[in-house]
Amino acid sequence: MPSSSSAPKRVDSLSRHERKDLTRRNLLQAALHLIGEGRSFTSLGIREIAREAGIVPNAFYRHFRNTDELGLALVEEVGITLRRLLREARQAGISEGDVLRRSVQVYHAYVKQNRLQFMFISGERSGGSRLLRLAIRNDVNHFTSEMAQDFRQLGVYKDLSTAGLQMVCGLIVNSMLAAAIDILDLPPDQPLLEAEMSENFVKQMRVVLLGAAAWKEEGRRA
Amino acid sequence: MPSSSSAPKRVDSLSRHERKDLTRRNLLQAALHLIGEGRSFTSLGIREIAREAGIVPNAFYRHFRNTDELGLALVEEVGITLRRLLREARQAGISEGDVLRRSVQVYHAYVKQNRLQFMFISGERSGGSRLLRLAIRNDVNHFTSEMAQDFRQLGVYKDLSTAGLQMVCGLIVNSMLAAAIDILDLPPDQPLLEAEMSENFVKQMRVVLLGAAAWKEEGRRA
DNA sequence: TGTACATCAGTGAACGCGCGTTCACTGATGTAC
DNA sequence: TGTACATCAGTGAACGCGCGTTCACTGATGTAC
Repeated sequence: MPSSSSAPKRVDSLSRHERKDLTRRNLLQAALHLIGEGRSFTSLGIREIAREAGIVPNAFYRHFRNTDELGLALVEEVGITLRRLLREARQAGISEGDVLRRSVQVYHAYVKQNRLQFMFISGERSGGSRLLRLAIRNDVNHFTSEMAQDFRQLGVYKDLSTAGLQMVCGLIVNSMLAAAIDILDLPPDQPLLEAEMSENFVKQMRVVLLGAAAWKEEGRRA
Repeated sequence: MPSSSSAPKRVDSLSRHERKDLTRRNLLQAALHLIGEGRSFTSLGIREIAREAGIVPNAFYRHFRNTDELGLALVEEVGITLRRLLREARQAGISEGDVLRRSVQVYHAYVKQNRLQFMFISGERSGGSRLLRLAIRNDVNHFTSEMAQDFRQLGVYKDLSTAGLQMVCGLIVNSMLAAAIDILDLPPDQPLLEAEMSENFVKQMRVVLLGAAAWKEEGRRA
């Protein structure tokens, strides 16, 4: 029920550009949806994705040259998601109490909330096309660097060099991605297993952070 | 030049069983070879593998019901490789000096030496079929447990509980696999980059081990 | 040891199917006058 | 504002191709007597 004459977006009175963009987003969504059904992105075909998006196969070419190009668009989306994650973690971090545990909770929730995107990067980070692999690695590296900057700004681990912080954050990010795979492969609605996994992850992060604190001495020795 | 009448294996006077086994090994090799050419295992087809192995497509069925079954056979091979790795690392560990650095060197050499197997597990650990993924995770878990046992027998980290050791080893194994991906994606014959990567990995492991040592106090606190 | 038969790894041909890609098209939306 | 033309997202049909799988087969190897 369109109430005013200002034409809210709900009606299909969209411009050609807007319509095209909508279809494009449908294609991206379709690919993610198929990934959610257990398919690996690498094995998806143009016809399959187009079918899922509700368009005729060759219309795919109006948006992407091939599936790899669509994959790169997905990677870009993931990049945005990761940046948002850091922002949220930062906000969660400013309050008092057990910062680490709270950060892990934020992360855990984030993975579940963006399930398909994480399934996508988990699968393609070391899987299919080299192009995608490198693009994902790039995103992950950016994420690592931003995390290192955050650490720096928080003023923790003041004795670590920038390279040292980067190294430690690399360790953390690797563990985060490994944890994501575990979370994603868990049968749904198993809160006990999930909590156990989370707890284990917290412990691992604790070990890393303790190690980073102890590292100072190593740094001096070198 | 067969010297004695004891018929050395080189001639093609093999039993039917031996011949079949040889073809089977050829199929496994063929799959690995295709992986080495940048293909992901998930995307390999029966015809493709059979062609590479030099047999007619349908002869594939004499050995495996489908590609997943062949994949499981590959996972089994990988399991053996990993067990051998631990044995070698153990032997390298008994001598004096920087045990960690030496272990990393052994690992690094091992990854390069068993390149295709590591490419296979890297790609499928979080990629394609759920069946394979779980089989690989199983192998990796075994590896982690064995490593924890080794730590126990070495008498290091005496204050850690079994679960704690397992947790720390999980962290280590995750990092090892992440490092393997990096090593494998490196352009060949870049010794400088390779050494840098190795060095970074050593540092990360140092952080973990320092953290594990510091963890004792945490354990008491809990 | 010799013979007759069973086994079975690998062959060759055929099938139906979904794939990626091309082509000429349609008709609604956008633009220029 | 109205008209005439251009643009272009999506259509429908067609193509050649490699795929997985089936079938009846061949002929060397293995086995029983």
